[in-house]
Amino acid sequence: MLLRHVRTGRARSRADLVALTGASRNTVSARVDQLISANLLEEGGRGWSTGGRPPTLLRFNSRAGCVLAVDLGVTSVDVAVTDLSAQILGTVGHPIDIADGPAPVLAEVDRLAQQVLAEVGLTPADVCAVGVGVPGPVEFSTGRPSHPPIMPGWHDYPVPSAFGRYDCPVYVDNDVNVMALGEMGVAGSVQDVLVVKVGTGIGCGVIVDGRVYRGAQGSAGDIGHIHVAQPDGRTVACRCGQDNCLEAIAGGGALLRDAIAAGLPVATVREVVRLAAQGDGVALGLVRDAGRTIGTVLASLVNFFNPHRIVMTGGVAQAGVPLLAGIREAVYRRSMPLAARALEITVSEAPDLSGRVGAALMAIEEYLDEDSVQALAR
Amino acid sequence: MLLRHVRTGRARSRADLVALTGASRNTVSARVDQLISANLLEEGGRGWSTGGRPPTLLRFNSRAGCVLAVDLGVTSVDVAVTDLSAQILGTVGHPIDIADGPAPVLAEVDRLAQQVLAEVGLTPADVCAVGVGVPGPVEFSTGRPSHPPIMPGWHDYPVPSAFGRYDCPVYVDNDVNVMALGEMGVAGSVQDVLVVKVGTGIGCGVIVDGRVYRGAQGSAGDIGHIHVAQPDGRTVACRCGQDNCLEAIAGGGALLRDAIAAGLPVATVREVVRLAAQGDGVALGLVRDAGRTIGTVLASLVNFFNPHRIVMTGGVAQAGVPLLAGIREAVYRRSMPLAARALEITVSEAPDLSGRVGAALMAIEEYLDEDSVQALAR
DNA sequence: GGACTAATGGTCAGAAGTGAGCAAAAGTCT
DNA sequence: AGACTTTTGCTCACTTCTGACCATTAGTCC
Repeated sequence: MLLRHVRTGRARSRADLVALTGASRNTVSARVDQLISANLLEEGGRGWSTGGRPPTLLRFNSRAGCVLAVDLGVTSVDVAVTDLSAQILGTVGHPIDIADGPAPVLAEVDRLAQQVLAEVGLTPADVCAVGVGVPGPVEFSTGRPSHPPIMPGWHDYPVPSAFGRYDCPVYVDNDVNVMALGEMGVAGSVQDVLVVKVGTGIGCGVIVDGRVYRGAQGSAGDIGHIHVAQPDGRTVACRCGQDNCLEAIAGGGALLRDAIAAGLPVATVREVVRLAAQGDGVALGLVRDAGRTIGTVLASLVNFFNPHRIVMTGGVAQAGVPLLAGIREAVYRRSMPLAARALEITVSEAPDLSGRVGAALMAIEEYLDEDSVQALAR
Repeated sequence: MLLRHVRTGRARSRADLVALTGASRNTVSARVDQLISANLLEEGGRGWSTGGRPPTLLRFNSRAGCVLAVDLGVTSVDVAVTDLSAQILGTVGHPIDIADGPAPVLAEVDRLAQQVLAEVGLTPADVCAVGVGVPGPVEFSTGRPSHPPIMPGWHDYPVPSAFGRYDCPVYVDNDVNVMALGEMGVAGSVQDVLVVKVGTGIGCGVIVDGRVYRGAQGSAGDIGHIHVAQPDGRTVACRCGQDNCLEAIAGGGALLRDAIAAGLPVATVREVVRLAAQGDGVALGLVRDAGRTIGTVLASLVNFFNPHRIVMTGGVAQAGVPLLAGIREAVYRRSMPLAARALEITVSEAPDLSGRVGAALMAIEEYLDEDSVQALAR
């Protein structure tokens, strides 16, 4: 509990901790000593005086261990080793096909993990926790995917079992939830945030009060299949079987399809995004249109959810400004002024990293809440 | 804390409390004794044995005090006195015009409150807390309305000051949030619920984990002005200045307007609802259409929020089955099966009471969390 | 009736946190 | 240099909660 305050930067000294927790100086002092002797905290010199004795600064010892972060995508997987502040020490990626099923894919993950660990000079015994993001719904408590539509063969597969090599807890969650944690950053602010991932599909991580909101069946944030009316009455079929789903109109797949139809020389979404970034008029128009469509949906969600912030991430979000422009245009036009006025809409600063960082953060947070660590500090 | 478990029915004996709180028998026993001597709990005979000595049942003593519940509407106000289980002991209503401003309206409320108190044989000194629901946004911590669109003259008025006669805390909140509490019931389940009020306007109370969710600016649940595409391309102006807001198309005002346009002999929404209840074909059609329109919006919210339950309330909700039919049709057609399958959509059992019950519950919950009561139990 | 079981009460030593008080350290301000 | 302030460490009496143990009560099961 004290650890959390220091890690998130809310407290930098014992005195801060006393003020924050309301506990007595006595208790705080004792606990801090325990944490220091358990090597989870360090003293870090003196701070700036405010008229009296300057505080002894406390620092979270992020070198006290490392975690394995796995960002499993549909066509590729990224594995990273980070310290306990989610700083990436080493990382490696590899193309895969998620449809090959859990056994071969996770064997590849295992190989990559050993490779990265070796690169940064660590051994499996140094790993304190493993965090995995997968592109589909997951029963968080068991780490088993639950009827994932784009991960055939993965239903109910015990993903944690693939990390038996590491004698530590393994946490598995939906990639969008994981990314949402990554976008929150280690700052751990207690805000209500939407993290919208626009990749091939469209998903949304929902943060209520700084924590992931999952809903009744754990499917909250599934905005990719919200029905969108087309102004021209056009009907677009979605892979889910319905018509006019958001992601069928404004997702990465749709963007690529429309780009090809418009005669652009592209074969992947990434190329469309690159063209837009280079200022190609047609690509810009397509991206902006996608932004507008996404914006109409987000406008409704802003009215309903009244978030502090919306962060865009995923491959298409790398298009940046033109996408944002379309989204902002639609949101500010159609949301209630009270909710829209203070709303920040931004693009992730490192959309390609947030999966790994988020997986690491999830692992770190859960690990540090573990009873075993609590006991270590005694 | 123990009180909450007993009140919500999660614990019925000391043994239950030990299991629920994880505290030692010793501690629980002492605390329970304190609560009994503070008259907040009662022993209530023996329970059903499960092989050994049967438990001594504990009951929350709902007669330990009473609360004042005020449901302030646009055209009427209802005042009730309830016990600490939100059971209504006496109630009275009166037509008002909220636009008359706070002073005359609250004077009337004060008069009504004294009248009800006298009827049930209680005095102002017996009142432990006051709960007020108002039809507009409220800064909860101060009890002041915040730029309410349909309460001219109420902005920043300190509503609690009108209850100086009662030497107790006064809690003021948006009527939809209050109703949402009422619909949750005293059961206090930790679920994610949407309570949708369809009256003249349309609003939505959002319950996350059994508690009211308010969002960044406190305007969460403001779904009345979500933009809805009209299939025929028609444009309907809303009082908010935008076009095609949900409540401009499917709210009570819209329903009345359309009913008159269709030639029905009605002058109020209530009459349209009554006609529909009597089986009038045209009225039924209008209500069902409104349900469908509301359903399309709720379908999006179901995908996003994945609630356990949706409860419909407010004047139009009294139409019951035809409204529900329209909503269910749209929701089940357009929401993801995983989220929709387990979703319950119901109509409030007593839409006209939930405002008062909710206001009472809000007052009770906040009051029992007060430090003064905690101290009383010492 | 007798064995067993579950719920409760009471006692007591020990662990943990609280609050107050005192002292020392290391700055700022005059 | 001396007064003052803030941070930290340490002690000590006091309170609260815990866990263990034993006893009592009031049921069920055989």
